[in-house]
Amino acid sequence: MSTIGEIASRTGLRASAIRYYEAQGLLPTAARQGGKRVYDSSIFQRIAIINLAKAAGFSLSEIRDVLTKVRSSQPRTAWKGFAKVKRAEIEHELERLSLRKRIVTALGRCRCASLDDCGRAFADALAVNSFTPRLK
Amino acid sequence: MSTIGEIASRTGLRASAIRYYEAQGLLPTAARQGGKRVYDSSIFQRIAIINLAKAAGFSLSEIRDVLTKVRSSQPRTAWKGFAKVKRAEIEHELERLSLRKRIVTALGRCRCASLDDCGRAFADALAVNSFTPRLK
DNA sequence: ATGCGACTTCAAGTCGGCTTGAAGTCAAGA
DNA sequence: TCTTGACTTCAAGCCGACTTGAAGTCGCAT
Repeated sequence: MSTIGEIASRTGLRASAIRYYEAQGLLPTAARQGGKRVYDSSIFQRIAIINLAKAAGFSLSEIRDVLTKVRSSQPRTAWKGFAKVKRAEIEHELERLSLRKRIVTALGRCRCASLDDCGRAFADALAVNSFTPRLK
Repeated sequence: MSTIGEIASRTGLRASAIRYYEAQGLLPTAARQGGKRVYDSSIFQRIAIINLAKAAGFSLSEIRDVLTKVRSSQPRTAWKGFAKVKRAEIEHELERLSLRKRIVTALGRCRCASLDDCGRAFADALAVNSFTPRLK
């Protein structure tokens, strides 16, 4: 049975973040002793899952959904579905990132004499290669 | 000489965005006629540059810096420096993204019977492979 | 009994890149 | 003349993931 401060220092999360996760429904409502949260060791697994999902790029609300579904069906089935969606998102981001890279490389090779020349040159580039202006 | 509305419809930017860019110092203070902004065609080059830099992943304040430096030194030199920094950032993001991908793939292969098992399994994974918990 | 440190709640602040809304101005057309 | 529509300014709102601050509570050691 440990306090929020101990959980914080052991997990690297800030106490405020732990409270926030609880408020968001990512962590179960903690038991209280004298008004203060007390935790048993199972909290570490729950936090580990959250950290892992965050590291995988899930938003907090997605993590809440994942947690709910993983509990109500078989973990393997639920994870599979979420992973598929996330993988697609990641592929998409990889494409955007490689576009960014190409543009940066092109800019690094700029030989324009003035900024306005750049504007003209890349106005054409944007039109021709359909460098989508709004990346997101 | 065109109004902000025309510039907006020709560039795809919203009028509010154009005003915002001006307020942020990305676009020069527009000339006024009867209190209203009027633009000549040079605005298109400037907007093209901004869109390009955005597509390259520069933030608005970075773009402001770029614009300043590109004007004060030779464009090629200035761009080169900024591009180098950005390329490094992109490489970094690519690494983070590929880490996310590996984690998602691992999650998709989860064979745990319960969520708590996942917690234990990945608590180990996090410790061993140093899947950095805070991705950013 | 009082001071301390760790906790509590709740509201508000942060960052970026805009958008939205309210209230007002301006020139042109019916 | 009066309305319309496009513009103006300024303040505030939005999203996500927290953090920060104020004010209060708890139990322990001095």
